[in-house]
Amino acid sequence: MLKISELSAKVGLSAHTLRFYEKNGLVNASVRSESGYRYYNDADVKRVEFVKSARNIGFSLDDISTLLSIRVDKQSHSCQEVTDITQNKLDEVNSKIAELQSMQKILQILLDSCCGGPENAIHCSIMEALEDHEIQSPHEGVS
Amino acid sequence: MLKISELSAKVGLSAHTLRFYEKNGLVNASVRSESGYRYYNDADVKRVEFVKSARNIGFSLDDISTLLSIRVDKQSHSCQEVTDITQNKLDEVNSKIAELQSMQKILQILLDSCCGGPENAIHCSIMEALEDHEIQSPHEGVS
DNA sequence: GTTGACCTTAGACTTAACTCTAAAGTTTAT
DNA sequence: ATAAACTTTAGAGTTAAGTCTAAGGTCAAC
Repeated sequence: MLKISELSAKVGLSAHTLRFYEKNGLVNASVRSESGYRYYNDADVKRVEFVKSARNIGFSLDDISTLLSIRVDKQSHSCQEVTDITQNKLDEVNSKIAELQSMQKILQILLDSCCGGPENAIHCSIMEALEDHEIQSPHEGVS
Repeated sequence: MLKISELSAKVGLSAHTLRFYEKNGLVNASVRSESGYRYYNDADVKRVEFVKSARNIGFSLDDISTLLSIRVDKQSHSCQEVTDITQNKLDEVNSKIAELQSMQKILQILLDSCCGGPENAIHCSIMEALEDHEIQSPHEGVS
């Protein structure tokens, strides 16, 4: 059984974060000492590691809550529920990538167009591009 | 001279946002009526449009403050100052893209590995991947 | 038997860029 | 002259995922 700082060292999440996860219903210590200290058993550690893996992929804590509830009763849940969550996350990631790529493209064009030297900025083509109405908002409706 | 709601309609930013920008030193109405109403002249409108263009590319309000201060005295600033800001933004965008692409890759692998059907999740390969320690955190030190 | 390291809680703070509210004053249209 | 529509301000709320603090209790070592 691990105390919170031991678990923290083992999984690489701060004790604060572990308590925060508990407050949000993700992981709790299955044992408390008389004085209230948290003690984590092997199953608790596995659960924390599951949360950490899911965080590393980019799942939100909300997603992870759902994944955890599937995890504790896999019998009653389908693969489709799991792929739905995963697909939604992938869609979100893809649209963020698209948005960033459109910024990337414009930034690169701006950089290519400007001398970038010690000349004063009176004829700076980046400033000109920002002043003229050349720049449209990338896909506003995507969230 | 435009009132705030007219400017709002013209540039597509809410009156709230325009006041917020003013509070943060980005744009203010160069004229106030006796009763305190904001009135924006052509130069103000241009400035707001500049801010909007810069926002659309993804510059932070902090970056935009700097760009605006260059804009009002281009004589005293160099193209290099402008390209530095732009290059920093591009670097940031590129590293976010890289991070998202590494998530994307893993999510795609997970989706490809799972049947996604109505079967129960006892042998779900996505759940298994999250339970085993297959998933590493993407570049933690990149910010 | 006391120092120092650890643990507890509730709750405030952080970031960025808004977004909204309340309470009051102003302008416009009829 | 009055109702509707607009404006003002200060300040609170939003989001996500922590991060930190204060004030106190506990445990291990010497």
